[in-house]
Amino acid sequence: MSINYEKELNPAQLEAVMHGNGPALIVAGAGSGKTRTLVYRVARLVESGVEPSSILLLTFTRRAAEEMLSRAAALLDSRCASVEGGTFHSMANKGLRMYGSEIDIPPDFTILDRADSEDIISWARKDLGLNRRELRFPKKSTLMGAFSQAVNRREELEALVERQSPHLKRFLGDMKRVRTLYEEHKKKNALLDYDDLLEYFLELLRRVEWVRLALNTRYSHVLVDEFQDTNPSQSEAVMYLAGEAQNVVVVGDDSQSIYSFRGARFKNIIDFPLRFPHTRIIKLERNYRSTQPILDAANRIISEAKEKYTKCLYTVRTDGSPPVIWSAENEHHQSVLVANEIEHLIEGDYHPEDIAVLFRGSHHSFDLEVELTNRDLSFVKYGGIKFLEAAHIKDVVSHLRLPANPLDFFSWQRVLLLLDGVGLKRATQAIQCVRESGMGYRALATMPKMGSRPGVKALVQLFEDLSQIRGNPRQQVERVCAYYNPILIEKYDDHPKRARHLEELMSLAERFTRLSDFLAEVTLEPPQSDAHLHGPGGALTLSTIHSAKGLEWKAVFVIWVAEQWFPHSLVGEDSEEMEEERRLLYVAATRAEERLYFSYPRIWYKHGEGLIDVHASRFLRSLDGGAPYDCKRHGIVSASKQRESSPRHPALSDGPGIRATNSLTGKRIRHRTFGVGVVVAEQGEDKIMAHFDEKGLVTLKLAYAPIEILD
DNA sequence: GTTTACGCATCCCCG
DNA sequence: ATGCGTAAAC
Repeated sequence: MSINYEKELNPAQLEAVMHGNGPALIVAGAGSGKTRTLVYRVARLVESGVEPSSILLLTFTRRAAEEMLSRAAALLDSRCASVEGGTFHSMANKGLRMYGSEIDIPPDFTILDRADSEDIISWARKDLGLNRRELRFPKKSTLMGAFSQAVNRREELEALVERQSPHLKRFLGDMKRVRTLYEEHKKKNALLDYDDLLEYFLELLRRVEWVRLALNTRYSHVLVDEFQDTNPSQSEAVMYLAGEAQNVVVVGDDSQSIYSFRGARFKNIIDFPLRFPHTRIIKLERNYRSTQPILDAANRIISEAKEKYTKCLYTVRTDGSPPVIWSAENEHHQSVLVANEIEHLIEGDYHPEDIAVLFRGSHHSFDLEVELTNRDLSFVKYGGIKFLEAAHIKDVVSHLRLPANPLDFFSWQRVLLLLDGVGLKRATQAIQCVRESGMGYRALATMPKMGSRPGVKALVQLFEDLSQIRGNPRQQVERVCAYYNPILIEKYDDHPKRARHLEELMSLAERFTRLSDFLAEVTLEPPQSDAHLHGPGGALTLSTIHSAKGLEWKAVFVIWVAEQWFPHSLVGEDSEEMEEERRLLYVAATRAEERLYFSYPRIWYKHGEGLIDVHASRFLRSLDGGAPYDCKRHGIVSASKQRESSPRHPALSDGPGIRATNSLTGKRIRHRTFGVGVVVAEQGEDKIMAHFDEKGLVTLKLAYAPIEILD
């Protein structure tokens, strides 16, 4: 069976797929069939005789790689499944386990997640006596953020602080001391954080020629997805991996760069042709995902971006309804509007799986989650709290980490503090003792005040058993869980739920052959602790925009599109971050195939300040702003709901969905002083929200307002 | 001297 | 819901 490339791909895609050897940059707009192109290219390479295992596909998530490779396998044959695929971090992890000793990295290092790193920083902060309240020394998360950004952007801490947080300048000296302690601790305990993985991997490629050549021989073709989200080290690593042959194809879209907060540099796309002078540049501009009205809105959002690769998306799907903007009374009303419309869509020909609600921050969906639950609408939430961040998971993982890396101080601490009668002091002593004795965990049994405790005996037995277990890592996880279960029950009231998480951890471990692979994977790509609610039916998706990247749905709701929320209040005017906020909304908008809704509440209860006014996001202004508001011309419609609050159990007879019965919404009005405007929403019986070009959004009381209705 | 229990603040996006 | 600081209990 051979693939009919000409028939199944458009000319630009075909060019990208058929591109021979040498570097290529594919600038792929949202929904332009980027994944399809990569899938076909993998298939094409394999079909033309390239050994599958010598193709390297670097993606943003492991799932993305798996999905592409299984699609390629379905397209051509099972050989495609043996293509090497994964994230930069997993690549770096493998490389360092194998060759790290060349640059003095111990092969059994433990990978720190963000929380682990922050624990160490918190300890360092205390150790230096910087945690006094009146000192107002930066929090551990702020510190970690600064350290990480400095590494990712290859900047001195000094320059970074100067540039983006001058108010921290007075702490700079102490920040450096904390950082030094942090670095030393990692060295002593054989720990690598996320940044270290990339940095040391790069160092390995840079410094050790034979390793570089070995990898070049191993991987004859390199494909990189989401290139706009690579940081300088990743971009440089790509150069080394490409080697002399330079068979490297990168795919990206500068307009969808949304990870600069962790050091991504979308200009890597622009620099790529400079790094590889003979780069062939291919633009994918035809959009297959969205209808024209949605694409118009998205283009409008991004058109005000300060800097971008010029490309213009077009589609043939000229039909479809225009995006909708809802101005809701308050947060709950927003949830009601969204839930109503979701029910309406599901009663139509939409499946729950076709629908997503997207938002800026993971907690923005709490109220909606309650509303959906009340209505028995199932949903899956992505981008919330990670599996690994839950305390009970961390407890179990800490036990699992120790056999491979007994130097890991904080894992020891975590494990020991769980024991009855053991606090910070005794735990520290014990760790010291374990280190110095040279006999590992066995030293615990010999310690006075420790060895005789039943808890300690059980712990020693646990490590004894773990060292005996061969084969599937699931058995080791099971063993730890058996040990941990009494602690779990004692420690948490909601232990049944947490026990289920542990079950998940066990079945996750089953896929791996080595415990260390499992642990690395769980740290690098923590599985989502999915919130499956209510029964068998399909579930709609709730997701942060970041987690929604690369995905698509027929109907997409974006909630909390309000100033202070989106863009976030901490983002400075005219800053790089503001540009990123704009791109983020662009990413959200371009997830939609057929229907797109933006919403925000007008009032919010802020702790300490009471009710505060909330305004539509500035990014929405680029949608309905400009001279005379014309729904047809701008392809934007504003709508409202007359139902003010949701009944606890929505009556079916009431019927959900948009109803515009005797509604003023959408009608044009003339105001004596504000001029011509459009009714955006109705508040109760006697008030309306209207938008005027001069004035923006205004609330008017029908009884008094000097207005006339025009149409 | 240590551990533990309790109350209080806080929370954007993430490999 | 976790993470810290302080005060009571072992």
